[in-house]
Amino acid sequence: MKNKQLTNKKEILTKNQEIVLKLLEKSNEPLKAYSILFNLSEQGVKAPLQVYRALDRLIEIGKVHKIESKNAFVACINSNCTANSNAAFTICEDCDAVSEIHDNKEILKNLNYLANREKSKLNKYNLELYITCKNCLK
Amino acid sequence: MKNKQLTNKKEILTKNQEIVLKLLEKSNEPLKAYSILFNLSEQGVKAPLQVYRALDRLIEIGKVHKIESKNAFVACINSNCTANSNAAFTICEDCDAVSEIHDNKEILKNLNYLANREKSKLNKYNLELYITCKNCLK
DNA sequence: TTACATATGTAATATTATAACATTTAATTA
DNA sequence: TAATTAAATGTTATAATATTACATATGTAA
Repeated sequence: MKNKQLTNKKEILTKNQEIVLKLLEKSNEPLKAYSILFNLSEQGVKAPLQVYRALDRLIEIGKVHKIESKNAFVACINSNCTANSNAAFTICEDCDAVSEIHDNKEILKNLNYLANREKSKLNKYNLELYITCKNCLK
Repeated sequence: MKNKQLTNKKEILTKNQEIVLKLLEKSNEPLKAYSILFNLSEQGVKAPLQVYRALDRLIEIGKVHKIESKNAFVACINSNCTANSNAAFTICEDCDAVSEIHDNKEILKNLNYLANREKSKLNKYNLELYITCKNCLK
């Protein structure tokens, strides 16, 4: 019972959560909160809080990540991302393109090792790789 | 000649840079920009810009790191940190303690591998490990 | 000295995010 | 079903973080 409710909580999105997520999913770049706000003003999203509340929830359930160094948000591309999940991104310093790294088992192993070495427990991580991307290297 | 100047630029700090760095060095936790501002008001630092400009420069030369997820700043503990250097931290989710990871050759190797795999070049990285620390685990 | 780059000071303002509280909607259960 | 509670929403105001723009000063090189 408790479990069922929890599952629902994760899967059933409210109206605001739904439209914020849809917008992020169709965007090909990270969006800032106020840019989301302006984009969605015609759909009834009128105040920052509506956006921030939706984002908080979406991040909590693992559907969205925040790119901390940019104060911007992206939809998670990893369908099996778990709640409060780990996030790893590359960010091109030239063209600003951001992509999520999905094959990060090796990273996780290393980071767990680092945490364990200090006798602490790794809960989650945020990794931002500033790169020059393939296209910009040419 | 060019080199010498560059070296000087890295080593000779201006008054504001100096006092901001001193403050960060004696703090045992990351400080926020406005907290630095209030702390230094008696030393003639009166406007946010003075703090932000000093921080920018200190970050540029590798003396300070920004904890992106906290909008807070710490002095680099790694004496041989190079300009625009890589940063890796653990952040305890219970007690907020932050420490810099310094032995991160292994991480760097992995991250370089990830970047190279996409045919892109790694310039720097920001890694924030959210942990429960040794003390808080008890 | 003149010219130039770098650093500073200051005021104003832009951007990002949250607090507080009233209202509505949804879920639970008596 | 109606009553009760929890969760989500709407709205206003404001806090916290960061930058623009411009005037002035200081240091460095020609």
